[in-house]
Amino acid sequence: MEITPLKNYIQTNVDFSEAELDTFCSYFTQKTVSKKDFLLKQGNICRFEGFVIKGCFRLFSLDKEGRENVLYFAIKNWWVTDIDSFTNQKPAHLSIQALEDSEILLINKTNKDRLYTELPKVEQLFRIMTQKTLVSLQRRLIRNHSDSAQERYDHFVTTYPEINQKITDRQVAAYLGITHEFVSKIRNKRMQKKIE
Amino acid sequence: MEITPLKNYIQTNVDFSEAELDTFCSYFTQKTVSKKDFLLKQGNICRFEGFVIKGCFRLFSLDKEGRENVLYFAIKNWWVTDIDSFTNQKPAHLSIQALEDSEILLINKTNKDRLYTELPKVEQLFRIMTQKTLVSLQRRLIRNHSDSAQERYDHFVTTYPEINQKITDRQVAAYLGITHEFVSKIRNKRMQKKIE
DNA sequence: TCAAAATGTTGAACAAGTTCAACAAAGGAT
DNA sequence: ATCCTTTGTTGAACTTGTTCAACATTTTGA
Repeated sequence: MEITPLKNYIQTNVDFSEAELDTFCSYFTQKTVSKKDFLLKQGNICRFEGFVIKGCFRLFSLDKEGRENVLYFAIKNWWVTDIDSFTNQKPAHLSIQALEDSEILLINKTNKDRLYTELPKVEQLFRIMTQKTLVSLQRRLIRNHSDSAQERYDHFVTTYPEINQKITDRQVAAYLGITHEFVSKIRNKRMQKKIE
Repeated sequence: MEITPLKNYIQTNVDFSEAELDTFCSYFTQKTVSKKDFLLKQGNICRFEGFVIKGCFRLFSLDKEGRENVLYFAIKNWWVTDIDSFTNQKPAHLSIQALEDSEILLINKTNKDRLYTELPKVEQLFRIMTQKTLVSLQRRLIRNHSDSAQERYDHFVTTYPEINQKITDRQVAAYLGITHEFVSKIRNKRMQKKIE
């Protein structure tokens, strides 16, 4: 099992001893997920929290018109779960699908609860992680209001070049909340050339 | 000092003894904030985390065109802070302003750090709080992509009637990411009548 | 390897929401 | 009470992004 990336990730957030790191990692199991396979489908209960080792996932939800809205993409060193579904063991709003052949470390609810009681510092780790995620989501929400589609596309591409290179324009569009046709028009800056 | 609302709030989230509740609350101080006064201005360092007792605040940021984007409104039982600025003691992205004469309980960084070490359960409390906030923000982001301005307005008004009644249409517009003129047109459903 | 499916491109017509301006109404401060 | 500022309303012209359709290109699966 590839635990090194997980250990490295934890160390960037909290101060764990080598023994604590081992305890932490011992509760995870590695899983291989093929391209297009689902880790979770909207409506099912999310039984895991996952740390991506390799590959790429998308977390999305279907709206009433049947359109897929992407919450985020996860490559190596990102976490994936439907927090609400996982912590309260109720039906998920989100679906999680592999966009490439991927490797992921998973922990189930029982083991995560054990971790919280056995290793109190784990509370701190997940509090800090969740805070960071919240801050970036707050900024993304505000950017969605203040920036044009063009600006949001440019921001995505420059902020996440590694992700951009793994996914299709249709997926970027579903993340930005615009149509894939418009992404195409943004990319080939024909619209700007017309103005010139 | 009015600590009852804070105690009640904590009990809905974690299992604290009466003694723990008292310890927790002892680190807070009450402050009266007049309408239009700022608790925090963008660029300054956020020195507090606050629990609203009475009144109403808005948390917003100015974009490059000078427009105010509202992240959220906070009435009684809501928390207000710029998390990133508070936890890392760096300049804030957000401004926090009272929209009414308000009462708020504040805790500073030193005391919050003391709380984390003296009362380990506080880690759990804030992890759970942050998780809940994250889940609702994730859903709001997706709604912003899938719903029309009309639908988002209706959702806001029915979800937060108490807030809606305290604020102006201009503030709602800044929260929804649309112009106040368009909110006016949505409210007086003239646009729909034209279609009929 | 070949057919089928998914992806990307482009244009024209359209819809949703913005901008600007002008005015009415309501609230605050003195 | 009164002036001044803020808020809400409405219309017309405009901009941004959507929809639909047609086609080219790439990828995938058997």
